[in-house]
Amino acid sequence: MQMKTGVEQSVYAILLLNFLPPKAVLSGEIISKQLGGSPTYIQKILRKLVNADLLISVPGIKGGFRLKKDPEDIRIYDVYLAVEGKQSLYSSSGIFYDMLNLKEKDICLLSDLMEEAESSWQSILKRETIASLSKEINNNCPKENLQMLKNIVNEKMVYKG
Amino acid sequence: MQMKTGVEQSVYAILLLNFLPPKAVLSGEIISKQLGGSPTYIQKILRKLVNADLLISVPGIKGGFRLKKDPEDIRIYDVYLAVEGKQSLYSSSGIFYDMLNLKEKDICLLSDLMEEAESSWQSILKRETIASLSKEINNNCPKENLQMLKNIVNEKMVYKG
DNA sequence: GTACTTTTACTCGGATACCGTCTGTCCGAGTAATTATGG
DNA sequence: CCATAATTACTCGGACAGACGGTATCCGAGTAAAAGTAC
Repeated sequence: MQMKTGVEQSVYAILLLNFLPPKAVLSGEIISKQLGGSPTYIQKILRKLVNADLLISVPGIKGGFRLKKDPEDIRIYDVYLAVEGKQSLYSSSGIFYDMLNLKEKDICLLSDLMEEAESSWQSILKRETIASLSKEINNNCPKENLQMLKNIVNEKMVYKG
Repeated sequence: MQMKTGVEQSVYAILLLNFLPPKAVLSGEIISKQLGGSPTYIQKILRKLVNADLLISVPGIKGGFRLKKDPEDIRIYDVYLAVEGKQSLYSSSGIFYDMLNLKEKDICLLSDLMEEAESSWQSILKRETIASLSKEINNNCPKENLQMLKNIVNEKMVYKG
């Protein structure tokens, strides 16, 4: 039971795209180069984010990706959901019913508990957004390193039209 | 990212063993028959619970398993831990450091958040125990079905010595 | 009847096979800006 | 100079290979109660 690395990659990819000025995009290749993972796989992850309406993709030459929403409106939970899907952490296999020969699925002892736990877990991930994480970066990272990354983004981005 | 079915099996196996009178044991085969899973695999799960000090195992003829602790002292989280291990749900692959060229692992943006979320998740699983779940069963299940299960346990259990 | 041996029914833990999922790669298709070409 | 065609550099999404972990099976070893055996 471990979170996919794709979630981590997604969050940082989005944080990277958050550096872009309006209307500019960054190609998947550049993004993957900055993240450091395998390029083709990160492209796949980016497409998931597009399908989840978190990113906009621009095809064709000078194409690439940019945020679709304001960073305040992108919750970390949304990113998780886009990559992991909406299935819950725990899914009962019905042992309880079988063991007690219950006909109706009235109560599921563990399911209720697990759902409460997962809900509690989600609430933390819903609280934080790309904007809040970005702010945290600005406050806690050496300005130098941060500026260096921003410079790369500004150098590699392209405007459409 | 899904919880192992072994966790569910473990919880219900323990709830089953909670019906036993003191000093009595139930063999792995009987337990697996009640749970309905594959016998050999459930034996493996039971051994994990023994290693985690949740169960006591008695080898030899008339051997089997019984609880090692009071049901009040077995938290659902303990069961989870015994089966899933103590690794956290999220583990950073260090993208953040690489991206910003940080030397020291001062802050990990996502790790802190994910740890908080997991901690919140765990607190729910730590709150509930085998005793509390058992109580809930007694309150919410048809007495008939419950008694039928208890009868099977009483029939199949063996005393040592 | 007592001491000893064998049988029996369990647990223990390692080795291994199977299978689904996550990771990673590849390719053809679609798209749009740029460049080349022809008049 | 303008219109059209070819090139280029992207994304899109499906197909597929590889790695890994959870599930499942099997086996020999250890253990202890019960049954059998010898005296």
